[in-house]
Amino acid sequence: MKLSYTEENYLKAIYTLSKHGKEEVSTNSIADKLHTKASSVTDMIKKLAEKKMLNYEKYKGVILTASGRKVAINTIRKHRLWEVFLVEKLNFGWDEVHEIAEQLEHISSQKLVDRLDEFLSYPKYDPHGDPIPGKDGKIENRSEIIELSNCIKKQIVIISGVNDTSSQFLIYLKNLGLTIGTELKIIEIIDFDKSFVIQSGKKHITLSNMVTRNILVKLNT
Amino acid sequence: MKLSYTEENYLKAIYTLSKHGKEEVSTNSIADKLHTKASSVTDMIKKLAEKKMLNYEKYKGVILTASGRKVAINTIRKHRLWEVFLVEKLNFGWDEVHEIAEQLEHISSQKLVDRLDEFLSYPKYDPHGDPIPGKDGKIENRSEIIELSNCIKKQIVIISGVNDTSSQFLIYLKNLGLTIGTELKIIEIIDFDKSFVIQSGKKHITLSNMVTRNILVKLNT
DNA sequence: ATAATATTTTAGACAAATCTAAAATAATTT
DNA sequence: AAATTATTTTAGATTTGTCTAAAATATTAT
Repeated sequence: MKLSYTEENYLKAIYTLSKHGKEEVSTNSIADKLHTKASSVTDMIKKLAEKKMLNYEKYKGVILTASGRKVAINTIRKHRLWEVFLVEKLNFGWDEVHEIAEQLEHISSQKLVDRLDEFLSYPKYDPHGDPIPGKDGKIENRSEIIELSNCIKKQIVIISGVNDTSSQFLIYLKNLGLTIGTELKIIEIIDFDKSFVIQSGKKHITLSNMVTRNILVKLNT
Repeated sequence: MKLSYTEENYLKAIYTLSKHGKEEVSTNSIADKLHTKASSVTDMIKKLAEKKMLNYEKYKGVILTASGRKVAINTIRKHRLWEVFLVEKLNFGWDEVHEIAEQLEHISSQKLVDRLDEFLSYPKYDPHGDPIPGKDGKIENRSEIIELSNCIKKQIVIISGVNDTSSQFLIYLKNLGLTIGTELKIIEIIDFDKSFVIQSGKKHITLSNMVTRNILVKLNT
């Protein structure tokens, strides 16, 4: 079923308000989120209920159907993939991409999304650290802690752990001045070998992919 | 002035119908182009006239103002840049990109367009061989004959001439089996040195940038 | 449990973009 | 130049998404 730009925005808003589309959402909260009026929301809700995108009972709020959730997740997927594109390929700051992605997320072409995903090497997180839903609609539970290798250019993170606990590895890190609690900024990711150039304090350090896969970080939000 | 998706489409249609926005365009021709009705066109025309995008005299057709031309050209610029992106970066066929570009051309962000242009290395032609207007709005007169070096991946062209007429160069071409009338397909463009891998018959041939700048081709449309 | 307050829905209106059918104007033919 | 034909405009209706103001329902406080 083809939905309008506006309908997609409503579904996305309801999805995020219901913290994974499973609980009921009030009319007013949707109105606030979308900067519109409750009466407008009621009208739109009725339309979306007719299209079987959500279940609606008067005065009781709404809850997404499986179809509604699918549309919402796909819209979020597109939004986040485009954000990665803007930051990684067009060198936008992660603070500038939201508005543009709000527009790009409504471009309708499944093939375009798939090709974009491939072009970006199937990123798992957007520039804000939010997980990108897969083609199958599965969305990772946002875990606070992720591997440095899953981060992208320009993110600022704090080292929170390691996968490899061998002293060899830990001494290596210590010699670089990298310990738990250290704040890092990802300056560059070399396509060729997935090595990272990170900034810690004033120093720039290059880390191989083997190293970044063994450093756990939390996003600085 | 911010215009709607639809208004932009009208201006673009009028621009192309008037073969560079200088001559008058009839209501019916616009209706045909946009697959809509003449009465709808009249309504929209009045609106665009109020916004000073075109001059309108009842029963006499319309002609774009400078502002109207600017909007039209910018929309075309965006359309063609996105087409290059889709073909060059996402490996779409040049026959699949039009519909998607019709949507992408309405994304409004000057910065996005400029960055995209840069990311694509300021292409001069879209995958169909149409010239891409510059940031300044200047658009090249479509010349049938262009240099091979200005072509992009996947284009199929016919050799139509050379810039360097030295026998040294011509013998080199002849030994490769490349003569006037030969049909080529551009298989790959090496970013590093702008050399081309082209296909002629069953053979793949690599041509340096110096060579491609001296081969003139016409697009196979 | 009733009153006061907050939330949600309805009713009616509006702007954008479209349509059909009819009227007005222009162009062409004889 | 009058009649026929083609084009363009107007008038009025429709759909989408929005709004305000008033009515209906739900929640909270006393």
